[in-house]
Amino acid sequence: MGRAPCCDKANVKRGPWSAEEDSILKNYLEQFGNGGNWIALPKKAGLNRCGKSCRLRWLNYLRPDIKHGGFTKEEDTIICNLYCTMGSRWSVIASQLPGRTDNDVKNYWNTKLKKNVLAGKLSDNTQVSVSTIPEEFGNSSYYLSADSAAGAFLPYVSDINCYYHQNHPAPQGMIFDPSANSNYGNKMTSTTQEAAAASSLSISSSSSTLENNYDLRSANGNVEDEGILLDDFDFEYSYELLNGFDFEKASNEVAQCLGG
DNA sequence: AAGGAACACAACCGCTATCGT
DNA sequence: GACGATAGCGGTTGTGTTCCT
Repeated sequence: MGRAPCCDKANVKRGPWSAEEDSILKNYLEQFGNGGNWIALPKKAGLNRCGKSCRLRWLNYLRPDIKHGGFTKEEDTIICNLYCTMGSRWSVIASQLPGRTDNDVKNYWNTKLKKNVLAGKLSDNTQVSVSTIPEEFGNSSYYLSADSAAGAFLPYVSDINCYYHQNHPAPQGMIFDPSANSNYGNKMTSTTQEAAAASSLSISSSSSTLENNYDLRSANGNVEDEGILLDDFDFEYSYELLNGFDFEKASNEVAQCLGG
């Protein structure tokens, strides 16, 4: 037996919210809060809407601290950086942008920012180049390399993927394996055995001269995360590795790189 | 001016995580 | 620990608006 639906979809209103519905929901939430139960809220508030829909409407539109539209260059930079760092973790990215929602950031990326990036233009004064992955890596994905003398932060992007340039200091708790035979960070290593072990990867001792580094690649050369094989260079940090990541520092770094 | 294409953003869907029992 | 209910998340779709021919 499947899970019971959160509401009777046939009997609740769907589609765009009216000003009246917005007003009812806003007034109710400002007066009573959601009571820890969105599912029960519409009935209490007198709305013929699904609880999920109410929650989304409040979080993405009605909340008083929401900013709409008009993303700044600083925000662009942060989004690009974090997206390159962790992929489409929209809620995490949005949490670094006061007043922005995950939905906002996601829409903004998908409709504007992504196109700018792929067109080789991150901002008015920052050019990026798009090239194919070096043949040695054997796929047709793309990477972006910021053409910056500062070279402080070089995101690798294959639509949703990212690698740090090996010459760039990796996020806290991460280093690059200098034995990597490329200019690009094709190996991400952890400074702690625990972190590597926690990622459930096939761990082999690093051939680098650095101690306590563990290659996060599996035996077949593919990068894996949490035991899930990721195609080609698809890569995500494990949660354990992300825990030590300093978002603010990284944002500042990419801002520096982009000439900000 | 009309119609189609492109764009922007709101909303929905389905899945996983989390929490309480 | 198992199970069900709910919250939260990310991908996708729907719809209104603007732009272009």
